[in-house]
Amino acid sequence: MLIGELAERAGTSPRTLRYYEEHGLIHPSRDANGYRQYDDGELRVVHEIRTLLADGFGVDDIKPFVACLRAGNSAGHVCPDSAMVLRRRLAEVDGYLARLTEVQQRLRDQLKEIKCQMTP
DNA sequence: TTTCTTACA
DNA sequence: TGTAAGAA
Repeated sequence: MLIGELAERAGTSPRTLRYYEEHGLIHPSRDANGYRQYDDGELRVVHEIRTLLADGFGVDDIKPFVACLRAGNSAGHVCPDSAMVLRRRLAEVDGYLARLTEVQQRLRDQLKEIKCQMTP
């Protein structure tokens, strides 16, 4: 299929698909006219890329997932390389969450303090 | 009409 | 990532 069809089926834009290609995430073949040609399997790959991107993974972190999927696995996260990236990302998210919790507590304390002053 | 590349207020 | 321009 051509880039337009894949983009539509994957819920993205041709621009985004070309961006993934620039970063080595996908490598479509070319027709005689130079048009990119994608096989049906790329739809799953693109979906994998999109969800990973949405989860905050960087383009480089996504590569092992794509490779895992291309290797014939049912999911991109079942390979060792993917697991490694997964752990790192989880640690990152845990860190963000911890920091957010601190901010949340501080804001609550400050608000509580203000309310006390407003109610003599 | 669709895609391609390149470039950008 | 969007959008624009000029070519195929």
